[in-house]
Amino acid sequence: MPKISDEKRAARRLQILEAAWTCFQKQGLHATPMSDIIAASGLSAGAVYSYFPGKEDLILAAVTTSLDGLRERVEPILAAPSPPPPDRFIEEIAAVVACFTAREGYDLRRIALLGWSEAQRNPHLQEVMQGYYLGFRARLADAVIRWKQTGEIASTASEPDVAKAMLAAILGFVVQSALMGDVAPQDLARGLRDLAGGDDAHG
Amino acid sequence: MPKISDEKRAARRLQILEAAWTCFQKQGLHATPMSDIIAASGLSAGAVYSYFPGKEDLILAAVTTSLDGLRERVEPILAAPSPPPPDRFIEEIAAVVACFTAREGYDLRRIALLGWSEAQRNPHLQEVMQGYYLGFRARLADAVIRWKQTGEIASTASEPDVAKAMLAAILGFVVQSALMGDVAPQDLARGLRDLAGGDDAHG
Amino acid sequence: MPKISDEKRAARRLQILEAAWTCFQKQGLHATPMSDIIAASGLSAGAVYSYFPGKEDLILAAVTTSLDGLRERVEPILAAPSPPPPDRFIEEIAAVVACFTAREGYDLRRIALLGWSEAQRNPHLQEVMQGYYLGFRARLADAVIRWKQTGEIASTASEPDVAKAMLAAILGFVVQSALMGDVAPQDLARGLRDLAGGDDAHG
Amino acid sequence: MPKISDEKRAARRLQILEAAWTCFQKQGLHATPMSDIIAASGLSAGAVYSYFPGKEDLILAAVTTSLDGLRERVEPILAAPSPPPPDRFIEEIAAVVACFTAREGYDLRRIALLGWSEAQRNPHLQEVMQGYYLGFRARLADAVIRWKQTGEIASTASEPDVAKAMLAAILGFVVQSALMGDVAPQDLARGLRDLAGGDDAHG
DNA sequence: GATGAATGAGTCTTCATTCAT
DNA sequence: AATGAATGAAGACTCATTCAT
Repeated sequence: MPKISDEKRAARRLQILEAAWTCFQKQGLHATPMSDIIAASGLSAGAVYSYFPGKEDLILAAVTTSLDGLRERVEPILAAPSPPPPDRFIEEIAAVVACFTAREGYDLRRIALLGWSEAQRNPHLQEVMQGYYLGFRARLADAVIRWKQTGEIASTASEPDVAKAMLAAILGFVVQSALMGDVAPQDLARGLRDLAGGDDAHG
Repeated sequence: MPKISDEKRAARRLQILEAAWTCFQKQGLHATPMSDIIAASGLSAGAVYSYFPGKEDLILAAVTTSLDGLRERVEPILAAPSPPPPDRFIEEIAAVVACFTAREGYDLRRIALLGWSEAQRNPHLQEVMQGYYLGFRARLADAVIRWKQTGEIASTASEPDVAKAMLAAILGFVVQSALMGDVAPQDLARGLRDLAGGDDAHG
Repeated sequence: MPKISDEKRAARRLQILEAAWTCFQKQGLHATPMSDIIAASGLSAGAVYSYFPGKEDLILAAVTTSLDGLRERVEPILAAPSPPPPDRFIEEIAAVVACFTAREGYDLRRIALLGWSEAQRNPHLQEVMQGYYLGFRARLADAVIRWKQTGEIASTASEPDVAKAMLAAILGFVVQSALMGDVAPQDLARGLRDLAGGDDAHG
Repeated sequence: MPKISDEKRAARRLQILEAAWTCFQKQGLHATPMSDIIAASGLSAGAVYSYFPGKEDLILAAVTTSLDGLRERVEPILAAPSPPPPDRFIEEIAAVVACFTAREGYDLRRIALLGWSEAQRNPHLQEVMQGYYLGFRARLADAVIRWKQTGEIASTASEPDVAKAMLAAILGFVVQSALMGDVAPQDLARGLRDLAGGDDAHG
């Protein structure tokens, strides 16, 4: 087998990553033995280790790749020139997060929860995650600016704080839907709208 | 007939639990060896095993005890006859969560993150957690009812949805402050208030 | 099993060391799997690892302990106030080295050969060995001084060089007897005597 | 019908052997992975395995080839019709051994040490080595006969024993210079001469 | 003929748990 | 009741070798 093509390599990598996602989700990051991932990948131990130097690397890759996948999906929403009102906006993001479950055995929300735990013992992952969420908040803050311009949000509002609140709502949605399974994106949007609206807020 | 009094037993149990919290927080649940917890507790292996039949039990106890501790602290806020407006209310809860960090080496938010991960592979813990958060949401829904009565929230609002949104905000605060460390309870409250407020909402 | 006594600990250590010696001798240092040593020791893997942190440490201990054992045995010969003539002296040392084989499954000479190989990839062992042989040569040089005084050796002789030659003879005896098995201490002594003696050297 | 000429094959073989020597010397025989040798050789795994059926064979070849190389170099000295006096003779042999180091990354003395260790677990290698050193001793005994004839050595001397002593000195020189690095061929010759010489031996 | 990716048995090591003292 | 040494199954990872391309 002389020099495998780059696509083939990438495909194999993904094959392993998918096996890892499935296993990690069911058993957790450190409670999953490599042998399970190896078996699920359909490859040999040696092959898996030739793509990922060790378990820690595989964990890191599994989490960061998920993060990247999400970013890719959320990007179009964040980049929209004229974003929908805040509650719709958050609903759309929540919907994308929830849809990421599609692939059998892979639920982004569950991976996210695992990743947050792992970030507490892996400084590198923590750094990556902080960068990721910082970037996310910056994009949200951009949206806030546009809402200010359209009067959707008070011009006196603090962009960073609104971004933090929005991110909180999204992350909280992830936790709640992963753990309870009874929260729809619409529920979140509706609740958020009603939460701050007084008696006649949306008469 | 135990030579050791019940108080002594309870103190020992807490001693072990505290050692576990400290270790778990630094290294994660499954990446922490029992030997570390045993060493940190200052007791012998046998002693630890006489209080907790196995590691899984210790994990379960560490997480659920945290949950109980939090419930105890949040209860007074939830039970207040006339709750402050929603944003203040959430701020107060967030503040309690954040304060729980006080004890050296113990941060409720970090334990929470670990617990969520664990709930995905431990059906019993998942059940406990679902019950816990379901209860929490019910208490939040109660507050919504009271706000409806005072006109603080539209009478058409869906109580369960608002409760979900509030819980999302709180859990998202937990994630964000554990991971990023740059979110204050006030930031969340302010952001939440501004998020739903139109141009002249709080003129 | 509360706190084992120091003697017991030392005995266990020796038990493992003896198992290691036997295995190493038969199969070499790195070609011997730990499982063989563990089995030969009659203990469990965990027990062995509680006495020696890793294979490298066990190798180091096996070699250096041998060295120490030899030193102990050779010491009386080196320390003799009036040493026998050089050839007798070397013969006595060689005899001690050869006798060290006594214990079943343990041959100092073979361990020595293994140790020399290992010293080439283990800087720490190399250092230890250099110190050991440097000390040995110093003791031999002391003997040379005494022989000079008794006229057994020319007063113009270089002590360090004679010590080097003596050590060479001894080490070469080790190699040859370990590899060929057909060299007796007396052979060495006789050969050495005759080697430098001219036609009428010992008429 | 091989596309590759015999010279090319021989060159390849040597290329692999040199890579092996370099690696073995640095890391030892069994602690060196084939992958290191393959990488150092600049060839592919398959190519290396087409020249040597397995690691054991490569080890065997690396050691015996060294032995052959040495024999070739020592031969002229042993074959000299009128050998120099014993101490000079040994010095010359030691010098040849020491010079063999010349090639970067290849030191005969270190390879010898490794080979001796290996001979203890590889009966075939042991046989080869015994044959080699037996032959060496026979050649040395020849020299003794000639010295007897010139009166350089007592006629009563035992040829085999003197040969053993000479080989011991040479092998001991190998050990000492490989391990300590502070022994010159001249030191050995001088020490050996003085060792057996009484008060007025070299007046 | 050559390549180097893949294999998988074999290694070292850990660690939850037990139980003799 | 408490101790902590011992257990050994399970885990992560390596590496000599093969063989599809």
